[in-house]
Amino acid sequence: MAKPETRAYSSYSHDALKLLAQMIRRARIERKLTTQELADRAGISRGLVQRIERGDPGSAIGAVFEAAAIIGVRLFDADQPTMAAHLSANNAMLALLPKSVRPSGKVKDDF
Amino acid sequence: MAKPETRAYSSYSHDALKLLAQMIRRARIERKLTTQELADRAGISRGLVQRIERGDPGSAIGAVFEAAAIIGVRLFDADQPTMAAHLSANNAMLALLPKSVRPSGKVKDDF
DNA sequence: GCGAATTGGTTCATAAATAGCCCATATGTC
DNA sequence: GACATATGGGCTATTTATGAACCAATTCGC
Repeated sequence: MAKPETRAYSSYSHDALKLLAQMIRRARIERKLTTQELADRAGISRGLVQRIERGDPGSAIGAVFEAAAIIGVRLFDADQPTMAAHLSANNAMLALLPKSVRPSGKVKDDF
Repeated sequence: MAKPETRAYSSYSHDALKLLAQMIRRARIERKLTTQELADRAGISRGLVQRIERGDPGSAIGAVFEAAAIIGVRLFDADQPTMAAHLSANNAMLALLPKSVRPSGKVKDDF
């Protein structure tokens, strides 16, 4: 994942990843935690913390989210009850949606 | 990363991951995209799309964010200019913060 | 300024994720 | 109902991330 042109990322996802990385780094420093301490609390290595704070797209999302949660970075600008509500809402919505998608003749999507 | 007890995830990061996965799945279905089509657009395999929509913590965060961006799922409830602003703000903030964290005697953080 | 410690950047061995198949089932369309 | 296809799951080979140890350099506390 070191090669720049191996995989193309949209600018949005790239910026989002970079932003999350910076938020994590900033929150860690503000909390006066060393990279090693954050690594220990997250159950990962210090090197991975550095890659996460650099915005490495190849980092496991579980490790990133865990590190973010530990230092108090909110992923969805929402607290836990709010997220739980969204989870339920999405579950209900998914139950109503068709179980499989069929391209009915012409392409309907666009953007 | 498949074993359930191998790594402990906080409930917040777990819920956040699950929520993002559901949002992606829901958005894909609403856009009438098959898992294969989303995989092609994101430059990943169909199997990875399935793991992403299941909330697999081991998925590469770049792949997850890219898939999310393609189907229009906003990671931070913000559009690109807003994210760019946050990026700049965080950059400025990071410049002001100390470059390295030193545990001055006792642990200052708490939660 | 000195010293201690954090950080960043390597390298390497190992473990894990990923891709690409396969199959069986469920689902939607006609 | 029959057909076509999307989905879910398993499997293996390959690519990759991860962890760990090292280094040099920066940075902060004193």
